[in-house]
Amino acid sequence: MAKRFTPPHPDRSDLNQIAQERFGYSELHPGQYAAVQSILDGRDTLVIMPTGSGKSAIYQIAAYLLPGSTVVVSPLIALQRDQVQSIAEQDIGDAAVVNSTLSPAERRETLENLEEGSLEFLFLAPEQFNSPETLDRLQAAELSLFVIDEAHCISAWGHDFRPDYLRLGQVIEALGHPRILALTATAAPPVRQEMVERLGMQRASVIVEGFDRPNIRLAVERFDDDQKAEHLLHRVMQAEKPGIVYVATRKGTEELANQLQERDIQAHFYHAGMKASDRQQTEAAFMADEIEVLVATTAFGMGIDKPNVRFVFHADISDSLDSYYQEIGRAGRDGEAAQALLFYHPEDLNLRRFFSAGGQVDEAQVEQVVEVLQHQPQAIAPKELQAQVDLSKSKLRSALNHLAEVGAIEVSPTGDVSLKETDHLEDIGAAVAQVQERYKQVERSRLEMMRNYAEIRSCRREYLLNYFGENYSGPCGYCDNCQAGTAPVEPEAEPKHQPYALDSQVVHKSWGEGTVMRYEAEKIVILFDQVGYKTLDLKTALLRQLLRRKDD
DNA sequence: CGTAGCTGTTATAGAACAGCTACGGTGCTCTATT
Repeated sequence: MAKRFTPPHPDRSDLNQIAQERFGYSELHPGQYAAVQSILDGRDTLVIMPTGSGKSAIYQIAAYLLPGSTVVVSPLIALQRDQVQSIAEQDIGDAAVVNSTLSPAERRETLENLEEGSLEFLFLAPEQFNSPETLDRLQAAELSLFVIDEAHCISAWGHDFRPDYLRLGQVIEALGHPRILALTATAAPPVRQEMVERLGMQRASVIVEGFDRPNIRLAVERFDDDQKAEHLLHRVMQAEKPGIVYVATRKGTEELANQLQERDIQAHFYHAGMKASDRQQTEAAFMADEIEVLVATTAFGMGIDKPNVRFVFHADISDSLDSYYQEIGRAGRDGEAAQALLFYHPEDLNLRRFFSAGGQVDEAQVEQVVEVLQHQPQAIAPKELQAQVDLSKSKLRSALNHLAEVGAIEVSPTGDVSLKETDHLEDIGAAVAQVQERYKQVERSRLEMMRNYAEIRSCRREYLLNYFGENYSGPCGYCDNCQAGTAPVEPEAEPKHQPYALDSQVVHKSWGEGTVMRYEAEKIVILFDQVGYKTLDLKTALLRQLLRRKDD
């Protein structure tokens, strides 16, 4: 595509003009403007902005102004299609996808077009970089911008579900480090840090738009017996529709949808075990207001931007506040009142604990992998490796992830693995066990933060926003605790002296290094590298000299 | 960690129960058949 002449440093009115005339967008808001500007300044950029606030406009405008093509990593084939279609509706260059739905001929043609420079945008999933041929083609193309959409997938999925997300940094280096633009709607500070590190962002600029969604009413109902199901049904029937109910299991979604249908509610279930065509149909029906209540697992929601969702209920607790906020953020996009209600039964935490421990491998399994790798003359693809070990695909994946984490193996950008030169092979099993234990601890502590949210008596909005690094003090007056009067009317006095600065590094006697996340009343919350989030009583910590500043 | 579902026991007919096992969430891709 021929580039229009643009001044090397377009100012705000230049960019607005381009956005309006070229893209048909209304004026850019400050976050969008700052993000485009940051990319044009040559900085790797991480943007955290609510869905529906025009994240696509950022990469589209930047791509238009930069010479060369843009690669967009997107987690779902359905999202890739949507984005290509939305670009096709504007006149801003050709866009195409590369994924498993293409025939070899179509695939070759698309990559050739990119190489010749006739393609402005290429959309693909991270797994595509496993193909050496694809990577070669991309290396031959002139790429100026590398976009990671839904970038929170790096930390949410990279560790045990889609490990190719963890290798994107190497892919970017192999491509000569085009400018990086990572986009997501939700990311707490530690997740942001992980994205910056894993992607290898240079001179990273992090642009965060406000997290607060004041029209969403936050509330929790707690059940210590088996009354939960009945109350949930009752609440769903009463609630203004349409709405979403998140349920932990597939079977659970089907049961609840049936019960609602028996009560004359237009309800339907949604989960990843359904046929693709049924999933599409159900989603379309919900979007078209033909379904009043969608009962879904976490499979539902990414890329969904439906304005009039009036409630998001959680029949079971989420695995983290990151997931929870992502999910309730699908309510009230139109700015009208909406409810986020969590049905909290402490025993539900167990299922989440089980999931977050996922993919555990024992020392013998790790040693088996190392053994096979020792006899390989050169780097080997995980698929070939699997034929030689007695491990399931997911176990092998975990083993390789952990081995990479402890630095025992070398992983190429296309995912081939080889053993690094090392003289203490016999300790690897134990080292992996340690990494695994650490990861489990951190995941557990994220769940603990979720549990705290469910159990606090103070302002829930304050707790949630603080978790995401926003400086907000309640009462918000609009959550269940504020309205019930259990939250103090005056903002809870933060301790007068904060002996350790927010965001600074500290060292704990037994938990090692960590970052000070916040102060609440007489307590200090620290995110430890090894064991995750911990809340300490400040007086005790000082009295027993449990903490010291890292630099002291 | 908890639950659903199966098997076997008991004891001679049908049912009740203990004990064991498998399963529980997110998606890409590739391959072998229709």
